[in-house]
Amino acid sequence: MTKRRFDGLAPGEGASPDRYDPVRFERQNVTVDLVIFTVRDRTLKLLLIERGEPPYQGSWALPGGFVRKDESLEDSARRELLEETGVRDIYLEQLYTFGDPGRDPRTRVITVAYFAIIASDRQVLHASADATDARWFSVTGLPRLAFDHERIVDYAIERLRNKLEYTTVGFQLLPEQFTLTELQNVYEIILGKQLDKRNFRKKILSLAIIQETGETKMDGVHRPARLYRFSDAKFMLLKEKGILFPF
Amino acid sequence: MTKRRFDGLAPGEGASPDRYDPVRFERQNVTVDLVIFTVRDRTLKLLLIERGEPPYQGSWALPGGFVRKDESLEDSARRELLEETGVRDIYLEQLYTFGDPGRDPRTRVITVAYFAIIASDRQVLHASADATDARWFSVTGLPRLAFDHERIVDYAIERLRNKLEYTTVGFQLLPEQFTLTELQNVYEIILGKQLDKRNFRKKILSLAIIQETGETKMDGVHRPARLYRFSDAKFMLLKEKGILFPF
DNA sequence: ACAAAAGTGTTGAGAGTACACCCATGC
DNA sequence: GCATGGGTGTACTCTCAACACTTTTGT
Repeated sequence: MTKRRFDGLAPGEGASPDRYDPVRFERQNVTVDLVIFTVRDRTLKLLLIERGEPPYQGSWALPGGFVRKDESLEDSARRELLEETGVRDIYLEQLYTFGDPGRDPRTRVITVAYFAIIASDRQVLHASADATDARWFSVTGLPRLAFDHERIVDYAIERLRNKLEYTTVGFQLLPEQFTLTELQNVYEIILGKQLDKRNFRKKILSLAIIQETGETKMDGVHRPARLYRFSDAKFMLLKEKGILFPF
Repeated sequence: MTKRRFDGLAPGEGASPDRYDPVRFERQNVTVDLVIFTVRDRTLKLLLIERGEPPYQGSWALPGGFVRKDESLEDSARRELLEETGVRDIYLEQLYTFGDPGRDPRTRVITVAYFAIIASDRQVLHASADATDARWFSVTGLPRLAFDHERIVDYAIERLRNKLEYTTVGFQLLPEQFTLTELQNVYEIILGKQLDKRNFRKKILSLAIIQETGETKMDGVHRPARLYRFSDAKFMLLKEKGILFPF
């Protein structure tokens, strides 16, 4: 039976930080990786960057980077997000932590994955601010990804789909004002199936989470659509009645 | 605009592991912490250990320990579980990663929290195999906990409650053979409310996930109860119809 | 007047909820 | 025979699911 130990520190660390056993308790490389979603051209897209160096040189990978010494994990993710996209104050959520030895061929790297959502009107992606290329890819047409990033992406998409059903994450993909058809499109795109217009509207309106703005959206040639916005918070859990499970 | 970087490595690390910038990219202390649940005496309990050293000396804390160099996060959690409880092959799931600087007063420690479930007939806790004391506490009567462990526990309980509704995690708390009343008790204990016996049985049986063993459990004095076991896997997601949301 | 998207109600089916009594056993 | 937990069915309500036509606008 091994001796029980829980310090939150390597042995001896509390007293003198340099005396930890470098073999068994070597500190770890910790990164954050981001799966950044948006909707454009009626498809769900996510942001990838092209790797400039080996390994996986020339492959596409999730944006991310090292967790710095004195920032929280979420701060770290928000910093990376800002660096990659120039966007702040958007929905961000921790996804899962991937730490298999061997997921990076060079050395052991533990990565805390986050997923983020950028509203369709805020994709101000400064096309390639430096050497590496950054692009939006449709989730249905992703290239081969570096490391275990495919697994991370799969997990993120699954989580997004699930959360659509009992939260208002879906709304994060839309501008502040939106039409019910636009909202329905977001749901259809992410769930990958058609929804009934009447049932969808009935359900959303029954939840009393949006309100009319009084304005309409003239797309030019057709009947103008009413614009709505959220009643309360930007993100909420829908207790009690789920949201769109049945669809 | 900061230069974009995603190596999965500290700068220079690939070529020569010692040249990374120790200030911005210092490697991190990474631990796993475990919230280990069981049900006994008609209450939901979890395992805590008493800390022998500062900080929080004498306080209770979640079992856990350092992630070793060449083990995966889950392996790390399973190893700790085995060391603390002597139990293997039980349900274990990654919960969330907590990494606020300052959550450990000594130095920065990132912890990947897991939650585990031990069936009520397997609590072979070798009472204190070493100096530190380990005990089961009812979740309604927890002592003050070390570090941010209260937050971790709260999160674990919330997750357990949620998962009860759309998975068969609840079944993990029971022995291989169990009565419907025992199953219902598990649900009532975790959800913290009474359930209707007829409705509960109707629902569970309609899911066709358990089968009669043909045996009965004689508790001595009353009518013997039929024993059941799972039909298929030990753990499953209940797609389509949720499971017990309505209760 | 016509093309195209916006907007609107009803009905049937199925699941959830509430509710009360008889059964089998040990003492 | 009695105390105790095991075991069973029905009726009401409400949400989900399917389904088609009218309205408003620009051209």
